[in-house]
Amino acid sequence: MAANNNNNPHDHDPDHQLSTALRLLVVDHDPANLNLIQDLAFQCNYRVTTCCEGSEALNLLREKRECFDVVLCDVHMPGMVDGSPLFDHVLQEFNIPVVVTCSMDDASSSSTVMESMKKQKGACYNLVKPITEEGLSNILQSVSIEKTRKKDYCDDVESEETMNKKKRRSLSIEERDDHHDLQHQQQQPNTPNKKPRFVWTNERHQKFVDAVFHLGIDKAVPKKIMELMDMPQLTRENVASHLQKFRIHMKKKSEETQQQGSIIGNWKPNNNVIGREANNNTSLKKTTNNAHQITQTLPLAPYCDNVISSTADYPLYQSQTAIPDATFKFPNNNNQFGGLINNNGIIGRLHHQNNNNNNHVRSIMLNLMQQPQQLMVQNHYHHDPAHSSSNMFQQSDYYPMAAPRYERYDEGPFQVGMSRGGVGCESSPLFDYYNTCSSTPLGHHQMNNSFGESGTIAEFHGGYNTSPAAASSSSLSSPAAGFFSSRTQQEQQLPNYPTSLAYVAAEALSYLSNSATQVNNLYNSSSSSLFDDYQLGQTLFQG
DNA sequence: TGCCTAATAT
DNA sequence: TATATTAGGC
Repeated sequence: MAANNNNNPHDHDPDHQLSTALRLLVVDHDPANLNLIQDLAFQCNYRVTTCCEGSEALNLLREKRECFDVVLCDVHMPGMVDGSPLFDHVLQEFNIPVVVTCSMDDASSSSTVMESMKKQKGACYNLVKPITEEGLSNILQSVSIEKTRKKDYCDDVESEETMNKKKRRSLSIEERDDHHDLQHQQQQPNTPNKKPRFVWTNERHQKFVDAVFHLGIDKAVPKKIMELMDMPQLTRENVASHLQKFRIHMKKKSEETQQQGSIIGNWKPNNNVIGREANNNTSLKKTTNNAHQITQTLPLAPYCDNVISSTADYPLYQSQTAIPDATFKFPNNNNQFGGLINNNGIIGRLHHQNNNNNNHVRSIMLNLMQQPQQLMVQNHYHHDPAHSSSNMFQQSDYYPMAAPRYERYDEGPFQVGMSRGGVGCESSPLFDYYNTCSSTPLGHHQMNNSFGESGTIAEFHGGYNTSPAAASSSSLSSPAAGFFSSRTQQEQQLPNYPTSLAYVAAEALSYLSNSATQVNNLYNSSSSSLFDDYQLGQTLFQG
């Protein structure tokens, strides 16, 4: 409920238009904050409307946009049910300056605001807490100056446009279509009842992508996507439009990949490891759109040129059929099993079909192990103790899964893994080994790369799930499976951190290649129908 | 008729 | 550039 003070925007005020005092809409959950800002603003002679919910603020703006000159809200203030920040919504939907407050020690929030300032068309100001009268006054003065400047400019443009319009009308009044004109009018900004433009936030886009892959690229059509996304405000037209853009993007990406040649080469472990200097051109850029990286070839250093990256962690893995076959095929090799290998799903499904056939599962696993080019790199690590029955990880060593999955390669923790099927802590054949390993903490095997950098093998899963259900539940704690190498926070602060990902990847490949051979040998020499977990662990880590 | 999608408009 | 709308066709 909006609390208006003195200057209720709903009231008709004859002096309203004449007044030069800025009209603030202040949004904060915390009544104490609201009071504080309100007091300060009054002292500076600003007019204030307060409200404590983001959605309410948006509604208010939609109804009474012309009653406000500036919106002031906290950086973390959510705007919609999807949790995306209010200030982002306001900037995208309304042509109104936004002052975003954030606390002094919250550097990441501050940079978020900076990012938005760059991205958005609207003016965005950053006000650091604690808010003082001086700080508020200074920033609002900037807003005021900018507003005046803009108004002058708009007046100029408007008068010019009016002239042109009159000119056009007088020239060809018959040619003009009334319907078109009406339509044009309806699309003017700030027209009451105008439907807000649908903004494809990252979260919405992720939902879209999930739905598309759930259906399969070829079978994904707007209506079905819309149904899967299950968002009340979403129309089929919204989806159709986005799908169109998405397809164009996908096509472009696949053409680029084709130009780069086959991503399945003859990778040889530790072949041709070259110096860091040669890696300067490595482009490990953060991308903002994850949808199209599904089968991306990373332009890495020559020794590591067959890395396939995946951004997918399959939020739909509750159902094994949720993961489309297409995702798992090598782009340049028709129908060959492989491709993206974050394949809890595919193993789960195969397993599901053959769950009494251990040999079948084992053969898939061995097949994967013998293909070291199927390395996957993914950077976000999700350790959720609630979903892990083992204590294999120490949470302090890892970042929480705070970074969105599309923020890749140059920030956040990363993992390098080779998938060997749907695996998890609980079902790993190596689990027993870890449990008895006293000299090396569980899941923390140190290794150095060729440049003396220390990395940590977070876990080594050689196992497979014992049931499709395990594939889904364990993937919460182990989305990629296989072999992980993770870096600590300190390590990430090393110079050239982004490129060191490539080194870790190369190391991991080398390691895995050897491991695969050993596992193979072990299997061939074993009379047991299953791997001897303990023995395998010893072979790999003590050998 | 409903829906898809390329083209076009905003 | 991103999103909305239109229009032709299945």
